[in-house]
Amino acid sequence: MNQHTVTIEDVAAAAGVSVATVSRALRDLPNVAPSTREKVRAVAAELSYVSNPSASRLAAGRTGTVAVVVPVFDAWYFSSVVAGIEAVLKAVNVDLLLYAVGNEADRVSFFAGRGAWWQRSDALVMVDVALGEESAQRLASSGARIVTVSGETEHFSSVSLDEHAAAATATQHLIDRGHTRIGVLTGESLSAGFRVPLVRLEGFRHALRTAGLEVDPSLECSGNFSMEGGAEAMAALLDGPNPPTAVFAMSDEMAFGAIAEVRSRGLASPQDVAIIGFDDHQMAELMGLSTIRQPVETVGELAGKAVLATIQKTAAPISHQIVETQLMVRSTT
Amino acid sequence: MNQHTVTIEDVAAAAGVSVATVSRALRDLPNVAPSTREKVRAVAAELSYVSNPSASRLAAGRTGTVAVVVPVFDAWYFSSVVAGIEAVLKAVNVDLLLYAVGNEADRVSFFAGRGAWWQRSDALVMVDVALGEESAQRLASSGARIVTVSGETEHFSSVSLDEHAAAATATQHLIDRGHTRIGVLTGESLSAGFRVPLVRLEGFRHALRTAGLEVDPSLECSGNFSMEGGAEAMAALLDGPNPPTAVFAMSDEMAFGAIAEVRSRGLASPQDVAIIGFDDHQMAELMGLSTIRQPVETVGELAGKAVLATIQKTAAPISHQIVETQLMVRSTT
DNA sequence: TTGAAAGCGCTAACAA
DNA sequence: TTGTTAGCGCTTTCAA
Repeated sequence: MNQHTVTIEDVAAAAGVSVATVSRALRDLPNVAPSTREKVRAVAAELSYVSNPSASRLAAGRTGTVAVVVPVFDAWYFSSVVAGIEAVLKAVNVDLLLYAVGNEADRVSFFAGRGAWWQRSDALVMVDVALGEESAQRLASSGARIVTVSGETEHFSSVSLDEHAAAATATQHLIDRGHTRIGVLTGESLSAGFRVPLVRLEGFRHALRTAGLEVDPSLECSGNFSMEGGAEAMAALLDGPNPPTAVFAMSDEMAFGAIAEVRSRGLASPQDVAIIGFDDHQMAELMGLSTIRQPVETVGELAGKAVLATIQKTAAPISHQIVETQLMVRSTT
Repeated sequence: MNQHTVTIEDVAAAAGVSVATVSRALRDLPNVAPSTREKVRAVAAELSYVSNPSASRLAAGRTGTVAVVVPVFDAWYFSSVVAGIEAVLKAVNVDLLLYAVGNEADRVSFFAGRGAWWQRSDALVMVDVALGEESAQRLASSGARIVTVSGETEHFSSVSLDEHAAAATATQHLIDRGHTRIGVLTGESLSAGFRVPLVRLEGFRHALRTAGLEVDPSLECSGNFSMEGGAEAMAALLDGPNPPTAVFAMSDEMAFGAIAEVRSRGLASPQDVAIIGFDDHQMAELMGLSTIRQPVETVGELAGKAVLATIQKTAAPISHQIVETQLMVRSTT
């Protein structure tokens, strides 16, 4: 990618104007005579001029780029959210830098110092990545522009859902179906320190207590948010001394694993074990899985708009948006 | 993200050396006295110095960034490949810019001029995005560094699989099971002009002919590479005058849709209709779907390494890597 | 081994 | 409305 590159000076010379005028004309800034703007545009097109982003970033102090950090990328939820963000960024020609911080080492090095995205992007969207209070404070006071998805802090705008209520709704649905021994497939967070699984667990327990049911720790089993983990956790629950008649899986993928495990034992849902998931994964409908729908594309879209607000306005107010979830009753309950 | 930023000059001053020395010391270049290097490192750490990427890019003419373009990323295959690429780039601290060119307009504007990634990245990975011969030639001669996944050209390194053979293998498997009326769920490419679906179709037909079976266009139906499309295409086939007893779906997601359609009619696989997919999607095993496994993470990894080669070496030779596919026989056949 | 200095290509005062 | 010019922060010859 070398070749002789045509610069703003070449355009200026060819158009018979100064580089400043070329810069203004091409960026649609005011105070350029229409005829001049036209001529500059024509010459630029003729020469296939493309402004050098590194130079303009250095001079302007802006990158026109947003960084997005996720725990992993090859999971339905995350790639969907990123897709939503990308769509809104593309519309305003902002680039998207992607970082995955799957393990603790990645996470630490990503946030070390001012953060790996520092100066490479104007702002950061953190999707389901934990941000401790101290770090949040430090970043906020160092002027970082951040939007968090599912991880509200007082320092930055956020997009999230009412995890507690959603988990309670799922659990209540099982209770409404007459179940009294209800298990839960939990998971350590994909991102250390991330609280969502805990909040969902609290919502689950809360619903049980509210219904006068006992909270039995032996009915809580980690499925690690994966299909395999869900199958194993389901197996553990079914092999227990007093197996549940219904199970709430904190993710659809775990629920899929659970369904597979149930079927492999010649049992059926909901007859032998009712199952409800969380997400409304692309395949949930096909599997007939009852679940809590969360509008992933909307989450991405709102996060994208929020992050644009942080870089476009001066001092955009911090906003905390809550998206609605919806109980989807299908055939597994 | 303003605040006063510490620059290389601050470090130089504090360490009592020149900026050139700081630059060398921090980038591990030779010809720096060990003691000097140590001191510079210490001072830089003390000051929390981070070099400004825009400035270094401008000066060095390299971006340390790779762009990846996919048709969409909220699809299992693409997010998996991107994850594979990301992993190898992260290991060498190269940033990843992500672009989706889902529709023709995006595609055109992305490739207009020297391409949107021009000067924002050192090289580009194109995953399942069509690149016409003329464009390829133009880009190659303009010095673009590109790696294609599933879209071999003579101009750039590529990673792909033998689509023709893989499709034939899937079809042959159905033939081996004794089927003689075999349908296929095809799809327009997600990326206009992309030939993979056509090549798979040819492989399918080739297998039929080789087995002495007739090629019946009425048994070829587009499912658009989506679950819904797969279900609809399957319905169309089953409602035809002479329905197939087996079906090859060009993607697992279409196969899932087909399975759902079959089940919804009270039919079963493989008894009433055998189904084989293509991908070995995360959920294929759970669904008991026979399929052609393609090693997505490996594809991403190879593509990542290939693209690094294009920017690290001077004149890395063009390589065309073929990854192996594998027939996974499960319960739908 | 180290430093001086000339850019890299652009933006944004400020002047005209 | 347009031009002049001083940087933006770094890399990289070339000299010392």
